[in-house]
Amino acid sequence: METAVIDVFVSAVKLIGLPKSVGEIYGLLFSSPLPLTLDSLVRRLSISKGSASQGLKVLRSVGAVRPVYVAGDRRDHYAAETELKKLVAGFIREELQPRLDSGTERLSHLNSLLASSHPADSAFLSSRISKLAQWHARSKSVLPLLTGLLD
Amino acid sequence: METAVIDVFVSAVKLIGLPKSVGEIYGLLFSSPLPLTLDSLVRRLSISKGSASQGLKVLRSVGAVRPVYVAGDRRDHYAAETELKKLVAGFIREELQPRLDSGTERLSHLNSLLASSHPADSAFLSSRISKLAQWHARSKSVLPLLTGLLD
DNA sequence: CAAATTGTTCAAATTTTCTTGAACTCCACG
DNA sequence: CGTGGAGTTCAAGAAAATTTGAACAATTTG
Repeated sequence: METAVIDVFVSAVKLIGLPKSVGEIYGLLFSSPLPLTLDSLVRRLSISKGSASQGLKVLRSVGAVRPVYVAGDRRDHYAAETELKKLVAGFIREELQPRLDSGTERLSHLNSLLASSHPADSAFLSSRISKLAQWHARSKSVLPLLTGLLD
Repeated sequence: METAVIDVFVSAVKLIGLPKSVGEIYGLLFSSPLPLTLDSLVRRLSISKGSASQGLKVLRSVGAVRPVYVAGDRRDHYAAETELKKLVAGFIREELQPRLDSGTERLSHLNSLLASSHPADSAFLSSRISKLAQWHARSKSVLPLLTGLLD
């Protein structure tokens, strides 16, 4: 059962370009009624402490996982965040937006290169760069709308 | 210049989980005023014929590339499709929808496993599977809306 | 129809990405 | 302070994905 759920998340995270271990960790937390510590993840998934640590880091950064305080235990306990809207928003914020932002710089770099290109292709290239800029602007405005469509 | 444009597309396709060569091919076609043949791609990008063939296959399947007839030449010529809406729609249709569809089967499999699970965890697992089903339904309805937001 | 040209396929090689594990940092506790 | 537990980091190894290239199929041409 648990394994089948984990499998679902492994496929899902691979789809969005994150490592398998991230899917395993999230899948196990999602299947677990109680918050789990790093070392239960290590034991129950048979992954290394390093993987678990790095996987949790990613999951924390996108807000897919929430630290839970447990009295009398020094270790961090984690629970899966299950609000789809939060997950998507976090993924967009941490993984997608940064790329769009670096795209802005790239576009201005392209425009500067345009100045020093053969006049022959210049008109065509210029039109293609406008097209790129248009795509970029559209993406920037649409991405944030996405979270609104959920939940 | 061309190289810089190609670079943009290489990053973009890697983001959506397609191989670099697909980005190179699309980037070159996008930068080219004339449609290109498979062997010009091979020569200009220094990639193998196999890569070019497979890359074009993917690009054709998502509709990112359009065959162009050229009189007196037996070879296929390809031009980049530059309508963002078409590209996104094609990607969703070919790469994303199939996954959501297989998700439907997976969910019913999970429900069948639920029957044979320990009654103790049953209530919790059942709620989590409902959550998954809810996500699934939401995704199915939202994905197609996406293309509407573009163009 | 034989030869040449175009494109595809797929196993092996390469490259890229992920995982591991050992060394390290940081605290809490005695 | 010094010891031990918890978590992080990162270089090296393992695994996965991509690319290559050679064999093949299909089609056109002389």
